[in-house]
Amino acid sequence: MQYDPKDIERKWREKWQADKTYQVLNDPAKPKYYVLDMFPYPSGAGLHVGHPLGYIASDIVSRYKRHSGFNVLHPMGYDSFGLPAEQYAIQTGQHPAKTTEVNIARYREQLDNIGFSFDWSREVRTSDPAYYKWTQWIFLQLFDSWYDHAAQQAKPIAELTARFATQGWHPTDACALTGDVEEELGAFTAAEWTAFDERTQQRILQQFRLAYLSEAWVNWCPALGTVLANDEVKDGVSERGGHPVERKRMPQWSMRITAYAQRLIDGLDTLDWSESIKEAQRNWIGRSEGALVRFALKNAPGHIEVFTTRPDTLFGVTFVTLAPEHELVEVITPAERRAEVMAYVTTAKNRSERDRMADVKKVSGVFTGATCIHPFTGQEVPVWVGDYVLGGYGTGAVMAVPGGDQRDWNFATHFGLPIIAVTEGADISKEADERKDAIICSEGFLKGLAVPDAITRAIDELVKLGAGERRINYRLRDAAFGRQRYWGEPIPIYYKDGVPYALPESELPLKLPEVDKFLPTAEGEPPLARAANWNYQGHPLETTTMPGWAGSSWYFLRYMDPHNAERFASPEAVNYWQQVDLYMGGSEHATGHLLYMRFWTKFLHDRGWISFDEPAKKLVNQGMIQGVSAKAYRLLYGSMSWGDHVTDETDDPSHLTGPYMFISAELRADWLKNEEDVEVNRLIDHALERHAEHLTQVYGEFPFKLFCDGSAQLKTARKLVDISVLKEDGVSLDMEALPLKDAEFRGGTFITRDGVFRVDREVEKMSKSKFNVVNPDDIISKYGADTLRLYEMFLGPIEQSKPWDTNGIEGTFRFLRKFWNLFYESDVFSVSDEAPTKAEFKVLHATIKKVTEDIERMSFNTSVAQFMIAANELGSLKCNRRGVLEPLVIALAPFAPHIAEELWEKLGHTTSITTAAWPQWSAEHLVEDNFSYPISFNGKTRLQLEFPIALDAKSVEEQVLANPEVQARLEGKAPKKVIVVPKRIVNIVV
RNA sequence: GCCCGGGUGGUGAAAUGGUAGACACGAGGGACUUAAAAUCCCUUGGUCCGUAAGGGCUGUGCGGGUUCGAGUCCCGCCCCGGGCACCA
Repeated sequence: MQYDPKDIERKWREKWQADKTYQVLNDPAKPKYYVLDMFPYPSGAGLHVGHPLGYIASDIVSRYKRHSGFNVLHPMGYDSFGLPAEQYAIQTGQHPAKTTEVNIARYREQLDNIGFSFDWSREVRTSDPAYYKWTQWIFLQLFDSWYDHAAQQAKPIAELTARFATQGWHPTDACALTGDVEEELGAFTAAEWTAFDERTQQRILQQFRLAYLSEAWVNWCPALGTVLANDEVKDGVSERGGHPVERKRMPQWSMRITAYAQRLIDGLDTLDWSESIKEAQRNWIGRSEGALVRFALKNAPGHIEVFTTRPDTLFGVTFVTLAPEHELVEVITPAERRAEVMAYVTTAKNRSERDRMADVKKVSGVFTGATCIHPFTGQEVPVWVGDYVLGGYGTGAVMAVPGGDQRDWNFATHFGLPIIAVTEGADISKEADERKDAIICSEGFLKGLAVPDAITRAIDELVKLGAGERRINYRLRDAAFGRQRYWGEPIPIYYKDGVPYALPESELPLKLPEVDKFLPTAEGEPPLARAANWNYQGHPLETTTMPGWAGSSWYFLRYMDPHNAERFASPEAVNYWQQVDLYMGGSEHATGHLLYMRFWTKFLHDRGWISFDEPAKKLVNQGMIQGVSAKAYRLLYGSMSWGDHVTDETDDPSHLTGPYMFISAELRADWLKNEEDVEVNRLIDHALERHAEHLTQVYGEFPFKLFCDGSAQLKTARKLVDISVLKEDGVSLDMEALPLKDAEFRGGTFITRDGVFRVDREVEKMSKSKFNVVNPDDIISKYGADTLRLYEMFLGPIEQSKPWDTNGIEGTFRFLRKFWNLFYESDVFSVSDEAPTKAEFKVLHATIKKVTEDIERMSFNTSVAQFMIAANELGSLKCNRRGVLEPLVIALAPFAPHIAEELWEKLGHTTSITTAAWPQWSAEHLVEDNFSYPISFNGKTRLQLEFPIALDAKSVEEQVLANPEVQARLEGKAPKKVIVVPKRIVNIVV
C-alpha cells in the first residue's frame, strides 16, 4: 500500500480527539514539564507557514518529554483582545467579539490540521470574562500594592498607611517613590496624615501604588485615538499602522515597572535565554551608575539637580544645560532675557521627537542669563537651555563637560563657551575625550587619579559637601496602562469625588459593556463612555481599557488551572507546574511582552501568590520564515503621444488605467547589462508598436505612439505578483491564471523572448500585502501534516530566519514514503520478528542516539537528516525487523505523529504511541572493529588506511610509516613528527 | 556610534580544534515503462593535467596570528540581519 497521508491523518486526528489523548491532568506523582508557546493574536489573515514553526518545535519537545516519562503541559490559547479587531469593528460595525470568534475558529481549524498535542481543554482566551476576571483581579492587587525599596518587595497598601499613621513621611524616604511620579511630595507627620481628608490621603497614595493614575507624558496617537506604550512606538510612529505619535500630557493609568528595574536586570542572570534577548532587555532598562549633583542657584533659592555617570569630570564643567521642558527654566530666567528664552523653549518643545531625531547634528540653545555655583570650586557656572538635553531622562539637566563629552563639546564650540581638558593627553581642540581608561588632569583633589578612582573620590566629596550622592539611574519608564479603546479589559476602578477606588472583588469580572459605536464620544471620551449605566453604585466607572499586554502577562499561570472560578489558579496547580520549562516564541517580544510578563510574575511572587519570580526558565526564539516575493516589471514608456498630446519621460503614464506593458525579468537584466543589446531592443520596439496599437483600440479616437528611446533609461516599476500564479519552476508565470488573480495584468503586453514571462524573486517578510504568503493548509492537502512538520524542521536551525521554498518539500515527503515502505512488501504490511543483524542494530542505535541528543539541544534539522539516513540505510539493508522498526517508529513519533500512530497500530498495538517509552540507545551496538584513518601530510589528507580500533597509537604510527604509499610520499625522508590521534586522524609532518 | 547575532556549493544547510560540504532541493546522466507518474542507480564546490584509471592545485567574507592540524581559537577589518541611541 502506498503511503497516503490524507486518510491516515484524518483518522488519527479524530481518534485523538475522541480518546482525549492529549488531555493533561495535574498529577503530582509524575515529574512535570511545562512547554509553552507564545499564544497568537487571532488575526483575520489566518496562519501562514511561518506561524507554526515554533509550535512544531515545541510540540516535538513536548511529545519527546512525554515519551520520556514526564507529565507535560503543552497548552494553547488566544491573545484575543486587540486593535485590529476593533479597527475592523469600526469599519464594518461588526462586534469585535464576533469577528474574533470567527478568526479563532479558523485558527483552530488550521492548528488542528497540523496535529499538535495541545490540551485544548485548557484553552484560554484573554477576551473571555472568565479569564479577564483574573486580569482585573491582578490589576486590583497592583492597585493595592506599593514597593518597599528597603525590602525590595511589593507590599499591601495597608502596610504603607499604617506606616504613615505612625511615622508620617519625609522626602528623604524617597526610596519608596519610584517611576514617573512628577509631583513633588511634601513631608507630613503621622498626625498630619491622620488629619488629612480622604481625598488628600488617596491622592498621596496614588504616588505609591504599583498601578496608579497620574498626569503623565504619554505617546498619543491621534490616528488610532489612543495612547501607546513605549515599545509600541517606533521612530516616532506607531508600530502598527505607522501613524504619527505625539507627546501629550494626560491623566493616565500606569504600571510602576520601574520599581522592578534592578530585579529585572538581575533576574536575567538566572535565565537560560538567548544573549541577544537578555541584552535587549538590559538596554531597554538602561541602568547607569553615577551621581546626583546639586548646583546651587546664584540668584534664586534652591538648586539644579543633574545626573552624571562621570562625576570625575566635575572640574571640567563650564556650563549647565537644562532641557527646554525643565521647570526651572521659567523660574531662573531674569526678566530681560525672558522673551528670548521662552521663544526658544516654545520652538524646541514643539519640535516633535521625530524632528529632533532627524537633525542630530544641528546645535541649538540659549543662555538663560542665570548662573549656578560649582560645588567644588565655588565658581559661577552659566545655565543654558538646549534641546540636546531630554526632559524625560534623568533629571532633565546635565552638567556640561565639553572636554569630556562630545555633545557638550559641540554645544560649547557652537556658542563659544570655554572648554577645559579633564583627562591627560586629550586634544580638546578637535573633539572631547570620552575615554574611561584615562587619568584625570584637572587641578584639585582628583588630579592624577584613574577614572574609576576619581569617580569614587568625587562622590565622596559631594556627599561630604552635601552637594550630591551616588545614584543609579534607569532609562526604563513606567508603562502606560490605559487605552482609549473598546476591545480590551475594562479597568475595575470607579471614581468618587474624582478619586479612583478599587471595585470590590465580588464585582469581578467587570464585563465589557455594549456600546452603540466603537468610537470615541463627541466629547473625545473613550468608547466605554457610551455605555449605558457605566457606573458602580452611582459612581462613574473608568472608561479606558487595558493594553494588549495585560492578559498576556500572566496567561502561563491560567493554563495550570484554567477553569478555577475561585482563584487565578489553585496553589496546588501552581506549585505543581511552577515555571515554564521551555518558552517558545518570537524575539520581537523582547522588550514588550517578555518584560511585562517578568514584571507581573515578580509582583505576584512578592505578594505571596506564587513561589517563583521568573515565568520561564528557558526561552527559545524561533526565527522568522520569510516569504519569497515575485517581482514582475512594468515597463514605463520613455515617452508617449496620443493625438496632439505628448508626454515626456518625467510624466508618469500610469494615469492611463491600463493596459500596461510588462517585461520579462531576464530581458530586463540583459538590457541593464548591455543597453545596446540588439535583440532585446528589437523585442521592446516591437512590443511598443503592438502595445500602441492596442491602446489605440482600447481608447479609440487617437492613434497612440510609444517610445522608449535609447537615450532614456529603460524604466520599470516593480509590481508584486501573487506567488500562486507561479509555475513549478518558481519564476515563470501562469499567463492564464495571472489576469484572473490581478486585474492590473489584464490585456497587458508581455515582452518575452521565448513566450515565457519570468519574474525576479526576493526574500521579504511573509505577509498578505506582499502576495507571498504560503498557507499550511495547501501544503497539508498536498503532502500531509507530517511532511509539513518534518519540512519546517528540516529547513534549518530553529532560531535562524530562512526563506520558505516549497520546492524542497519533496525530500521530506519522499523520506516518509521510504520509511512507510520499510513496513511493506509489495502492498502487504510485512514486519519480521527475526532478530536484527548487527548492521541493522547499528543504524537503529546511531539514530536513537543522534535524535535524542538533537532534541535535547533543539537541533531538529539534524535529527530529521538522521531519520533520512536511517531510512536510506535500512532500505539498502532491506530491513523489516520489528526489533529495529518498532523503536524507530517511537523515535519518529514526536516529529510525524500521524504516520507513527498508524504504523504503531499496524504493528499490533492497541494503545496510542504517545504512551510508549522513549527507546534507549546502547553503546555496544555502535562500536566498530576498524577505523579508516585519514592519513594527512602537513594537515592535508592524502589517503586512507584502515586499522583495528584497538590498535594503539604507536602501532598505528609504525604501520602507517611502513605503508608503501606513505613511503613513496616521504621520498625516503624521515618525517619530522607523526601525530596519531586514535580513532581520528594521523598527521605526518615533513 | 554602541550592543547582540551571522557570513560555508546553484539553493536550504552539516561539521566535540582532526577527512569541509552530512542530509535534502535543484541540475545532468542512466535503469524500469508503450508513455507518464512513482521508484532505483550514478555524477554534481572551483580549477587544471590525463584517452582512461587516477592525480595536482585551490576553496568556509577579507588580512594576519596561534597550532602537527583552523569553518571552528585569538587580533584587525569588510559586509548582512536585529536591538539601542542627543541616555549625560
